[in-house]
Amino acid sequence: MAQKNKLQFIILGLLNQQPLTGYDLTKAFDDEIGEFWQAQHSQIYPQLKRLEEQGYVTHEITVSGEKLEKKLYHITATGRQLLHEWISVGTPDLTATKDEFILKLYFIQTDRDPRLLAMLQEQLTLHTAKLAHLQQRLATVFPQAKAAKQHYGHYLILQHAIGREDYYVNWLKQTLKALPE
Amino acid sequence: MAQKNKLQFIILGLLNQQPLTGYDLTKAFDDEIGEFWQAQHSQIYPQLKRLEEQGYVTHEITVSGEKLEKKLYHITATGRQLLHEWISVGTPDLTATKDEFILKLYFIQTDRDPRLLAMLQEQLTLHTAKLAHLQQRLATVFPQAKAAKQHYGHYLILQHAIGREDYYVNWLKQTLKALPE
DNA sequence: AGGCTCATGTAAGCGGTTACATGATTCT
DNA sequence: AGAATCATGTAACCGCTTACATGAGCCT
Repeated sequence: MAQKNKLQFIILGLLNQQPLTGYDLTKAFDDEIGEFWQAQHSQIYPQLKRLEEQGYVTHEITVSGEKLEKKLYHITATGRQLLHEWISVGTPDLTATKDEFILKLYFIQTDRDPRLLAMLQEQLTLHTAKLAHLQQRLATVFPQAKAAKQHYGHYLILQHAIGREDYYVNWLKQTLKALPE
Repeated sequence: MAQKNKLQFIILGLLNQQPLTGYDLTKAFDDEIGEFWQAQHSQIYPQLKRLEEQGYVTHEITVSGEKLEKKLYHITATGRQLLHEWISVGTPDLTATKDEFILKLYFIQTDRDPRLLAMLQEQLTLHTAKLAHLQQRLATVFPQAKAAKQHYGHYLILQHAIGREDYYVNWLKQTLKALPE
């Protein structure tokens, strides 16, 4: 069902590692976590406010330079508890992957459709690039296999994403090969 | 970016096969197409209205029984053109798969986390069931391989989804096996 | 001085879900 | 007669994106 506000848990999860400002959180969504979840600052700041009202986070004000005030957010004990519960409860809803290319494919009637070749080739290019990007990420984030032990979940999902893209690329190649002449 | 109203194209795609009522379309999202896209009637009826205002569909009223009026929608020539264009233009945005389980995994620090085993096992159960369901679908929708030629896209995406789930299941099994003791 | 980054907010709009609301037809 | 299904709509709300808005600090 619905989207049930996963953003709040991501914020708690990030604050659980270290105190951060709204700006820091926004950057985290551009870099690291942006690989599999997106959020803009216009969504993050109000969410932080709500989390604070509910007692899951607090903030302290730090001043940079002359008068620039930064709100450094900390997770509270109840926040930590909420995060732990979210991870612990079951995750029974498999989110349907809303892949626009797959959607378009559904409306292709025959293997002789003149659009099919270009569509498959475009996706092959895109997914090949994505695969390379993910492999690059794995190499930079976990340069030696040992490091994976400290951020095991992150390692697992990167490795999972690589496997997924690898399958996608192979499926595209195979489908292209099976096309008539 | 964004969601750019894919629903309108799905409706056009379905109406391109045969005239349907809003109710029929709603059912299509419960059955067949529901495998990879969802929509409720509260979204479909207003969308049909908009599509008609824009000239992409028309409707004729048919009466069932004494006085129950059904609006049977037909795609127009310009609607067919819009659909064709949507399929023909590129699909360069790879939608990030927002898998809640994967998200939770990100916050697992070590391979000794006591929650990891149950989480992986739950997903294995769910994805094994999904895989079986998809294989069942393929067998019922395309009982003989010949039929695939008439609905090639549908055949391809079912077969693709099966491969994807198969990978997911294997990844889970492998990850479970690699867990300490 | 100018431009980029840091830093925090609000507003409008869209796509989607859930709930509210009504009535006819068909099947048991 | 009652229940399930057929059939069509509206309203409220939520999550998210895009755009609007403001100002400080840092680097060249």
